[in-house]
Amino acid sequence: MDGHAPTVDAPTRILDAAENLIIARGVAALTLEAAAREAGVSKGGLLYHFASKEALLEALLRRLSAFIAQEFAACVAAQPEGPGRVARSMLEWGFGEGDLSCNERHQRAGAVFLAAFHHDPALLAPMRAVIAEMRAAVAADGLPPGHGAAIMAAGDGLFMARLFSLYAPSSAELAEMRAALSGLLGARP
Amino acid sequence: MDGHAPTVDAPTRILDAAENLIIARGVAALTLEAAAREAGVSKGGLLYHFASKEALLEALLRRLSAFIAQEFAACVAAQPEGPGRVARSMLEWGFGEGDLSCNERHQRAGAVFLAAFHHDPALLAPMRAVIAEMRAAVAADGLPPGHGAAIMAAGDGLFMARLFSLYAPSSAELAEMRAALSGLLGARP
DNA sequence: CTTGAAAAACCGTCCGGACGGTATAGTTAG
DNA sequence: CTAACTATACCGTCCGGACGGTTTTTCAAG
Repeated sequence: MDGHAPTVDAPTRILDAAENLIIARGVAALTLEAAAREAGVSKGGLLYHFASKEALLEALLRRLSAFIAQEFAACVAAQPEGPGRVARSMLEWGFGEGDLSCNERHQRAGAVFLAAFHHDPALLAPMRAVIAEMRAAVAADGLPPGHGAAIMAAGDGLFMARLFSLYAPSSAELAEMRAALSGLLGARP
Repeated sequence: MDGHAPTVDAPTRILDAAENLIIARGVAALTLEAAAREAGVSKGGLLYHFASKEALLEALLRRLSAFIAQEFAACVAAQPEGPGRVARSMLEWGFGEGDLSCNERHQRAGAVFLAAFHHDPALLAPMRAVIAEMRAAVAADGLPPGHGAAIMAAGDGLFMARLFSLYAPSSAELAEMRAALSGLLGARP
């Protein structure tokens, strides 16, 4: 019904373009003009959808945090019930062999995250909310206190290492870390 | 003997001022003019010592990574010898009750880190080198493979959480996490 | 010592360029 | 007629950096 219609609507294309730009050329490269060009839209067109750079970043972060929350929920749902369910899913999520699409998602998440923080740290609010939910879930996971939080922190650390290209553990190393942390899943509170 | 002499030399004052600026008002607030003003120096004076913004950031990062390396070495030296020495010192370092000066140091480290990354990710090279050394030390620590790396990652995650103000674990929670991770120190390879 | 000239340390101003944002006039599809 | 744009021009601001000049320090010769 729309053979000539764009595959996605303009706002989405603009958000995608902004992410791509940050990934490819860094946070500083995200300008309104560049994002518009990358999205195949005029600058005026971009500003029609996002009234300011801040609005663009807000939208970017809203989309990201919604996606993360949903992905995490799905990952938890895929784990068997019982104590440590949430912590197990975090291990899966952060230390999984990582199909490439997952890695790419991490990269996109990092890109948006950094860009938002650079413009105004307050923009991270939605992400903070999602993380607070995760922390609550992990605290009510039926593990001894601290065990889940430690696993979550390790996943965060790995995320940061990737975000800033600090180091890249081999998949063997990843598996070892994961096995080590699995040792924290056994005990009861 | 120096009632009118500066307490520290100008380059150091400028580096300190730059850090303070980032901490107080964010990475975007680090401009040559602002740093010069904060350091009580003219812009020209700043450029005399640091020929470009990049040179300033390089110096900041050089100083930071040297400091981190030294602080970490001291922390390791303070731990009893034996397997897991390095991992134990990382626990101490990242999860310690944190005298305030330590927290302030973390904050400064994060500030410099972010500013450098924002300007050019390649500037993180000295920090990457320090981290690579830490990883090597932790790999030769006499623990089962992965255990030390997991502890290190958890410390990194905590660092990131503080860096972006994602969450602030209470000191009780911190102690619990530390206790949990201590469980990874027991086994032999 | 004194001197005086070079070197180091520093000042203040200016410029080119980029960016965010606004404005405006025109176009196309429904 | 309206929503959804395009194309272009423009403004105010700010930043990095270059530059020329000025003060302070150093140091060897007299």
